[in-house]
Amino acid sequence: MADQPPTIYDVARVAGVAASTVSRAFARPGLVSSATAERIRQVAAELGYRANPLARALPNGRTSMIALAISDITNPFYNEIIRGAQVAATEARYTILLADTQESGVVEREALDRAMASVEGIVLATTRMSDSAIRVMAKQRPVIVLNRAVSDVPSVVTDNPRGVRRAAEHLAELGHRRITYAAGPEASWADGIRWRSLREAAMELELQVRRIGPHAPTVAGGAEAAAAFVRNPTTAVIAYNDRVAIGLIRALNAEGFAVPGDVSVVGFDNIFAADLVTPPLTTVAAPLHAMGWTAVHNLLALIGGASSRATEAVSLPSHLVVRASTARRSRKRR
Amino acid sequence: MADQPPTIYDVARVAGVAASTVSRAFARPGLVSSATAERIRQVAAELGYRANPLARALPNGRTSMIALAISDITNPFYNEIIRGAQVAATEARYTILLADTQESGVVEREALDRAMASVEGIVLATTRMSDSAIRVMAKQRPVIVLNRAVSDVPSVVTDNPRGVRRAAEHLAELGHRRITYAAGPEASWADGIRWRSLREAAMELELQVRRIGPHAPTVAGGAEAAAAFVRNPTTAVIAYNDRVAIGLIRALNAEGFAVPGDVSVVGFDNIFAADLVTPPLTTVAAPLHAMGWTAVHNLLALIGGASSRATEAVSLPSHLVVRASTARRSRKRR
DNA sequence: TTGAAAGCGCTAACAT
DNA sequence: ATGTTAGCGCTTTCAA
Repeated sequence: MADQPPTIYDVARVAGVAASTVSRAFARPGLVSSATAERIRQVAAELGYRANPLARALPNGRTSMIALAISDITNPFYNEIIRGAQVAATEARYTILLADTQESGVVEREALDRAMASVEGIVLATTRMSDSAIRVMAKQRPVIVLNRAVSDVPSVVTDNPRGVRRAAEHLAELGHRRITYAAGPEASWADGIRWRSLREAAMELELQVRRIGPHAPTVAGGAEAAAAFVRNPTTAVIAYNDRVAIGLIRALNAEGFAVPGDVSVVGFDNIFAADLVTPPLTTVAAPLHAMGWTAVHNLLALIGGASSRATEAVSLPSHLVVRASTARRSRKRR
Repeated sequence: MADQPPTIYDVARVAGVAASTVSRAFARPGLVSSATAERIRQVAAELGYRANPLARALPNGRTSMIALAISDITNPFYNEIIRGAQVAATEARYTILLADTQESGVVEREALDRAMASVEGIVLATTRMSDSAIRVMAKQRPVIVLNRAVSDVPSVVTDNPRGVRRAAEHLAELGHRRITYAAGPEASWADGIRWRSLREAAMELELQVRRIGPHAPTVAGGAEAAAAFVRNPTTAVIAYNDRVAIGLIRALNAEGFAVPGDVSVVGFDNIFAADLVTPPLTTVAAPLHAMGWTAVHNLLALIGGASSRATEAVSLPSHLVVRASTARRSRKRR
C-alpha cells in the first residue's frame, strides 16, 4: 500500500530499457537515440518520475545545494541579499541551505560542519570565523566570502572606499569640516575599511575625522554612540550602518540635538527602514541584491570548475543616497 | 593525492571492527559494548570522521533537513520567524532548506518539487498554493502551515481575532466611532480573518467599519490605500500590516492629514521599522520568533511520529503595542 | 546506441 | 555483542 515515488527502475521497466539508459536520457541526452529518449521522457512524465536528488548526489557529490551562512538573519540588511542569492541559485536549479549561526561561533561551526558534506559550496555572508579558518574551509569546498576580503579566498564586497569617499565629499560640500565616525563592531571587516577609507578621504578633502566606538551594529549601539558623541560633538557623523545611524539620531534628538539642523548623519546599507525614519536617512547604498546574486553566481562558477583566479575580490559599486538627514552646516557653532 | 574524508570503513578498519558496529556505535550506542564504543569514538575523533549525511539519508530517508517556504523573503516580517525556525531546527540538529518562492506560483512549485525529496518535512510560511494543493502535499510529507488555516493540515497562526479586537477596543476607547480597514492582498488568509474579526468586534463595540482595498502588502500598497481613504475619510484606520500602515501614513501626511492628529492608524506585525517611523506605529504584534519556533517544533514532532491530531490550528497570542500613531479623536469633524 | 555490473557511504535485517 | 549481507536510487565504467 506504500505509494512510493517511482524510481528509475520503474521508468526503465515500463519503457523497456535499462536503467542506465534512463539515467543517460536525463543527464546526457546526446548519448541516447532520440527515439528512446523521447519514449523515456514520455514514460517518466506519465509515472511522475522525479530523480531522487539524494541518490543522485551519492555517487558523484553533486547535491545541487549550496549553503548560505549568515550570522544574524535578524538583520534586515540580509533580506535583499538572500533574495539575490536565491534568484541566482534558482536560475541554476540549485537549492539554498540556510545556516543562521545566531551570532555564535560554536553554532556556526556545528551548522557548517553539518552542512559541509551536503553542499557543493558555501557563501559566507557573515561569519565569526577567522581568516585562517575560512581558508581551511575553502580547501575543502568552494567558498565565497561576502562583504569581507580574505586573502586567497574569492570574495564579493562593495566598493567601500568609494562609498565613504562620496559620503565625505557630500558632507564637505555641505560645509562640514569635522566628522565623527561612529564605529561598528571591532571584528567587522567593513568597519575597518570604512574607517581607513574615511581617513584617507579626509586627508584629501582636508577634513578632520575622529572615531568613536566600537559599538554594536544595532539601534542600541547607535544610542551608545550618541552618548560618546555628545561629549565632544562635531557637525557631522558617518555611522557604521543604518541601524547605528538611526539609533544615534533618536538618542541625539532626545539630547536636544536636531538632525540635520545641528548635526548631519549618514549611514550605510540603505536598509528598508532608512527611507521610513524621520528624517529619512542619507546613506551609502550597497547593491544588496547584486551582492547576493553575484556571490552565488561566482560560487556556482567555481563549482563548475572556473579557475579561482577570481581570487581577488569582486567589488560592486555602491552609491550615495541623499535624503534628509544631512544638511548644510548651520552657522551657529557646535 | 585526493584527501577524501574518512568513511565509516576507514574507522572500522582502524578500530578493528565491522562497519556495522561503527554505525551502531553512533546510532544506537546501547547495542555496543562500552569498550568498543569508546575505541570507535577514539578512532573516529582521530581520523576526523563525520558521517556523510547524504549517504545516511539514502537508506532510510532521514535527511535531517526541513524546508521553509517563504514567498517573499524580502518582507522584513519573516526575519524573526526565520530566526525562530532556525533555533528550533538547530536544537534538533536539523538543517533548514530555504525556498524563497519569489512571489511566483511556478517558482514555488518547482522549488518545492525539487526540495520535497531531500526533506523530511515542510513549513509553509507563505505560499501561493491552494488549500487542496497543500493537502496533497501534506499527504506526502509532514507539513505545517504558518499564518493560515487549512483544514486537515496542522497550522500555527496568531490569534487574529483577539488582536483585532484589542485594536478596535483601543480605538474605541480613544473615542473613534468609524474605522476604515485597509485590506491586504485578496488571497491572504490573514486579511480575511482580520476583516471578519473586525466586523464582529465592531458589532459588539458599536463601531462602524468599512473596508478599502485590496492592496499590495507593501508601502506602495499603503499609498494606494491612502488614495482610496481620502475620498471618504474616517478618524481611524486599521491597516493590513505595518508596511501598509507606514505607506498610508506617509501618503496621508502628503495629503495634509496629520497622524495621529486627524487620523489614528494601527498596523499589524510590529516589524523592525514600526518603532522607527514617525510617528512610531501602534500595531498588533505577532509573536514572530515563537511562530517560527513553534512551526518547526511541531513539524519535528510530526516527523517524529506525533499523531497529527494537532490538526487544529495552534494559536499564538498576539498583543497590541501602543505607540504614537493613535490618539484620542480630535474634536474637529473630519 | 544500449546493457550489465560495480559501486557511492551508510543502515538494517539476519546470523552468529 | 558483533559480523555478514543486502540493499537505498542513481551514475558510470566497461562490454557488447
